[in-house]
Formats: sequence, structure tokens, C-alpha cells
Amino acid sequence: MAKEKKKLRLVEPLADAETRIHDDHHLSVRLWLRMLACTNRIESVVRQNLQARFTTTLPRFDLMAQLERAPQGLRMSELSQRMMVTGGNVTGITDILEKEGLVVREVDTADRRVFYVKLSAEGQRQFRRMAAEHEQWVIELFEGISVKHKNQLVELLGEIKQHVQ
Amino acid sequence: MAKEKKKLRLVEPLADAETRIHDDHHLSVRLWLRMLACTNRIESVVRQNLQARFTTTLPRFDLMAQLERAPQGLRMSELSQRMMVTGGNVTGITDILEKEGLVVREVDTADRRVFYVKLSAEGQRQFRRMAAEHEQWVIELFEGISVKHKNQLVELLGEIKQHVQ
DNA sequence: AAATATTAATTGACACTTGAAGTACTTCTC
DNA sequence: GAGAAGTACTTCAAGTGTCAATTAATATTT
Repeated sequence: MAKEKKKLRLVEPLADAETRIHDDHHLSVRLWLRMLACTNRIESVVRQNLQARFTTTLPRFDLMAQLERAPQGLRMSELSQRMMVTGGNVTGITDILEKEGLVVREVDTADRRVFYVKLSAEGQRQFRRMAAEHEQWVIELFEGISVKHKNQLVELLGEIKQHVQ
Repeated sequence: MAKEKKKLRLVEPLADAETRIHDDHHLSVRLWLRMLACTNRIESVVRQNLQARFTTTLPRFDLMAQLERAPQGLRMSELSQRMMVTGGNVTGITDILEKEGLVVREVDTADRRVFYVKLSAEGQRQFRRMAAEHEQWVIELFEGISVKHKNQLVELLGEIKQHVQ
């Protein structure tokens, strides 16, 4: 840490500033790589579980999760915003789920450009089963991390989220 | 926080345990969603910048970053491990980078199944330029977050990383 | 009312990713 | 040293994702 305390007065402040900046840069990149590693790992576990247990995928689960919270249905464009993906992507995923009978497209009589996408009865049943297990997987992944640390993380990541958005 | 302190002795411990468990479950899912949101956002910025500034992509950048740290070259299988993606994926990305003249495949005379992938001279120049900017993007994204908080995050995420791996 | 602009969703081209199957080569074992 | 097992890489199909272009419907402007 403090390895070179004695230096010429004249250069010390600059040297320290540089060191601090350098460390900070390093720190930011380090933080980013660590976030990425954690997220990728967890995502990978969730994906594998979804595939193994329900022969489905994360984007499909995500779309259904959005619909579950909106029983009145959502437009394609609303899904696109909420899932933070492009419209073309939503079209594709909805096509698959519709083919599987888990969601339905309903036309809007007032505006014929619009579709309202809803969970079918089967889709609702299916989603509830998946959501319950999904929660369990996440809990197990974080098992052993103290509530205090989890709360700290939620707090700090909240700051990051605010900041980068 | 402490909203219902007075209760019948008999049921209190159970109720508290249930509440604690419930909150913890909620907390874990919340933490996971927040991690995901942060990571996705930052990744998206980096992707856009790579595309806009260098007409390239994150996987390509990632592969080149691995090679930069290994001047002697890496096998396809080593790249696969380090990048934590499948072998088929590495083949595809390497194909593109080779076509662009940024990496080369060199045969191993001792084991003819093996390729050693290296950065070309052009690839080295290109990567250095990209890396410098990439670091800057990350720093800017985290600008305004205190060093203390960054350190806390690195620490806590380290615990998560250990735990989920 | 006709021309223009905007909006909702789809389509097509390309890139990335996985998992499974295939090819070529090396090593192990009897 | 020949057959079996294992390793290194590629190929292929299916899904996910972006962007740009297109189609169809609605809104606005003149």
C-alpha cells in the first residue's frame, strides 16, 4: 500500500494523483468484469434449469413474466420496451409462444395495427409452475450469502443502476 | 422495520421466521434482477460503442483481449474455456477475425489437431486502440460512484462469485 | 378529401450462441 | 501394432438478438 513514502516534495502530489487515478481506472474495469462474471454464471444456471425442467428459454420466460403482471394484455411495442429488446425480437418470441399455445394475440378493434398479447389459460398454469421453481433456483444460488450482504448489494447496485441508466 | 413487536409469545417465533424467509426470498430475486439490469445496461453501452467506433462486437473484442494477454497464442479449446463459451462459438468468431486479418491460425507441428490462434500485427494495433477506449467507457460509466462504494461492490461481488461458481 | 407524416408490427439480413453430430488426429491398451 | 477410447476442432440446426426496410393502419396538414 504505502511503499514509497519518501519522495521529492515537488513530484509527490502529481505521482499520488496519477496513482490514485490509475487505481481507480483499474478498479472500475475490475468491478465491471466481476459484475459480468457473476451475472453470466447465474444466467447460465437459470437457462439450463429452464431448458432441463420446462424445455423453454429465458427470453420466453421473460416475456411470459411480463404478461403475468399485465392480465389485460400488452401490445407488442409495450413488451419490446419492458423487455428492453427490439420489436422484431418480440415478434419472433411471441410467434413461438403462440405456436406452443401459451400466449394469444388479440386484435384491437379500435386500432387495427395493434395486437394485445395475453397469456392463455395453459400459459398461466405453465408460468406459475415455472415462476415457483425459478424463485427457488435464485434463492439457492444466493444461499449462504447473509441478508446483510444481500441488502448492501441491492443498495449499491441501485446506485449503479440509477447512475448508468 | 419493527412494526409489530407485541404478539403472543407462542406464535411470534414462527411468524418471524416465516417473515424473514419470505423477505429473504424476495430479496434474492430482487438482487438478481438488479444485477441483471445493471449488467445489461453497461453491456449494451459497450456493444454500441464497439459497433460505432470500430465496427466490431463484444465477442470479437473479448477474443482479441484473451489473445493480447497470451502473445504465444492460444488453442481454440483454451479460448473456449477462458471465454466461457462453446467450441463451436470460438470457431465462428475466429473465422470472422481471421477473414478480417486480425488473427491468424497457426498449426502445431507436434499435434496436428491443434491450432494456435494469435493476434496479427494489425490485430495488435487495432486491439490497443480499442482497449484504450473501452477502458475509458467503463470509467465514464462508473464516474460519480465513490471509490469506497466501488470497493465494497468488488468485495461483495467477489463473495457472490466464489459462491455461485 | 388528398397528400403527408407517424405509428405498430413484421420481415430479412447478419451476428452470436448452444448443443449435438461429425471428422481428423492422438493416445491408450491389450 | 491394431482396435478402442479420447481429444481438437468444425459443422449444422435452432433460438436469440440487432438493425434497416417494408407493410398496413391511423393522424395530421393543407
